[in-house]
Amino acid sequence: MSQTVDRALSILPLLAEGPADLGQVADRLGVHKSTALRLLRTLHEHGMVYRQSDQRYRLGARLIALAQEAMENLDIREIAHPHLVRLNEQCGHTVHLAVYEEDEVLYIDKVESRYPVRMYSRIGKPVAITVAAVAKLLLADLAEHERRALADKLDYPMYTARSTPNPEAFLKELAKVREQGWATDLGGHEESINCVAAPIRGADGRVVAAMSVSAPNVVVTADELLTLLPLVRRTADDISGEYSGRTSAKGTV
Amino acid sequence: MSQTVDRALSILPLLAEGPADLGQVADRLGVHKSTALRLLRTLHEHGMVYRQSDQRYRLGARLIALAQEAMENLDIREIAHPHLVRLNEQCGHTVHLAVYEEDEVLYIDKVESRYPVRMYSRIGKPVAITVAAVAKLLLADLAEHERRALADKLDYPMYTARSTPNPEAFLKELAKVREQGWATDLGGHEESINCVAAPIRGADGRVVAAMSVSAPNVVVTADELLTLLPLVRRTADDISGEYSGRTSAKGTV
DNA sequence: CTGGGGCGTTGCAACTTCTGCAACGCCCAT
DNA sequence: ATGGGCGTTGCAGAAGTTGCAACGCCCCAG
Repeated sequence: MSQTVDRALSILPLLAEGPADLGQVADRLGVHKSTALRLLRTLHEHGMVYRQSDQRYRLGARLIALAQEAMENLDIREIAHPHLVRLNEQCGHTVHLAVYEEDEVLYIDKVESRYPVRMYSRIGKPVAITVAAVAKLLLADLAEHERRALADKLDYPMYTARSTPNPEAFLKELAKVREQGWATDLGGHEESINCVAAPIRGADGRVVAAMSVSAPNVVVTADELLTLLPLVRRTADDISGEYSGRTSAKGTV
Repeated sequence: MSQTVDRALSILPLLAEGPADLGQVADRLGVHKSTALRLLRTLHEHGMVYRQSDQRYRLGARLIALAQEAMENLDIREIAHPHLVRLNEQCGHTVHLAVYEEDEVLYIDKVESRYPVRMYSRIGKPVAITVAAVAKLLLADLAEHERRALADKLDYPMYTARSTPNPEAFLKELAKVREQGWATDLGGHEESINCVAAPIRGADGRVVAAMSVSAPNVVVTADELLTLLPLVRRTADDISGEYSGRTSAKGTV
C-alpha cells in the first residue's frame, strides 16, 4: 500500500540472510543507490539496522529488543509458562508452546529437557509446519477452506522418510488430528525425535495455542512417550481453563 | 530521512507496549486515521504487525522470526556458545553473553543456572546499562569522548542503593574497569545478585562482546563468586582467541 | 607518484506518491 | 429507531520521494 515503507521493510529479510553493502541492497531492491541509502538511514535511525565497522549493514539491536517485547506481551505465554515448567518437572522432557499466525507457526516458549540429550529448537523460530505436532493442531482448527488453501500453498520438504509428503496427506492428517483432539510427530522432522502435543483452547473453543512434549528415541521410545499423552492433555486443558477464565475481551494469540 | 518510513517504524515500539486500535495509533503518530491505516496495512503485508480478532493490532510473527535470524547470524555467538556451556558445567551458575550496539547493551546468549534459584533475564533484552558488569566492560572500551557523551546521555535509575548514581561515578567505574580488564556488579541491579564479567576481544584488541557469571547471594557469596574470576577470564580469552583466528575481514558484533 | 575504478554521499528538479478530508458503511448501545 | 464510534474508500492538492549526475574519498594498479 505504501511504496516507500514497502521497500524499506523489504530490506529487513534481505539483511537477515547476512550483512550487505549499499550497492547490494539497492540492486536487490531494484532502486537507485541514493534511494536505498535514504531507506537504510531511516531504518538505522530506528535501530532496525546497524552499520558494521566494514560499513556493511546488519539487522539491528532494537529489532531484537522489539521482538522480545512482542513475545513477553503474549498473554497465553504468561499463563501457560508455569504449567509448562510443572510438566517439565514431572516428565523431564522438552516442552514447547506454539501459536499460529498468518500462515506461520512459531514457538513462543520452551522449557529445556532435563536429560543431557537435548533437541535443537529456538523460541521465535518458525516451526516445520507440515510435520510438527503443534502445527498440526493449530492448522486443524482452521476452517475447511482455509486448510485447503494453506495446504496447497505450502512446501513439503522431506526432512525424513516419514515427513508429510504432499497436500493430500497433510489434509488427511489434519482431519485425523481435528477428530482426535491431539497430535504426534513420530520422526517426521528429525529421525530420532518424537513429540506428543495437545491444543489449548479459548473460551469459544477455538485453538489459540498448542503445546508439546518432545524427546529423542535414545531417551524414551515413541510408545513410552505416548503414555504421557493424558498428562499433556490435562496440562493443556488446565491452561485452557485458566486462559478462558482470565480472558474477558482480549484478542486471540 | 524518509517521513513515511519514519512514521511506519514509529508504530512498532508503540505496539510493543501493547495492542492498539487504529485510532490510538493515528493519535500517537499525530496523523490522520487514513494515513495510519495505510501504514499499518503495509506493515501487515510484511508480517510486522498482526491483527487480532478484536481488530486491534499487535506486533507480528515475522518480526520475531527476523530477530531470531538476526541473532543466529552473529558470529561471536556461534563461537562463544560452546565455551559458555562448558563454563556453566564447571561452575553451575548463569552465564551471559552481551554485545554493545549504538547506545544499547543486550544479551545475545544465556546458559541457565543449574541451581534451583534462577535470575530473571532474557536473551534480546537490553541490559541495565549503568550497572551491569558486561555493560561496563563494553562501554569501557569506547573512546574517551564517546564514553563521556554516552554517560551524560544515560539515565541512572537507582535499582538498589549500590546502583551507579550519576555520570561521574559511572565514568570513574568505567576507567577502573578499563584499567583492570574485568568488571563486577555487586548488587547494583538486584540487591541479592552478583556478577563477574570478562571481555572478549577481536584481533585488533577491541572489545567485541562481554560475558559474565551471575549468582544470587543465597547460593554463593560475592567473595566466593570472585574466586571464579580467573576461570571466567580464561574462558573469555579462549573465545577471543578463537574469534580472532576465525574472523578475517568480518565486521564487529 | 599518479590515474582510474569502486563506493558512498549530496543537491536538485521532476514527478510519483502520500496525505488529509469528507463521506460512507457498519456495528453496537441507547 | 437512532446516534455515536470506528474502520474504510476515492479524490485532489500537497508533499515527499525518486533517480540523476556530480563530487569526494579511498584503495589498488600502473
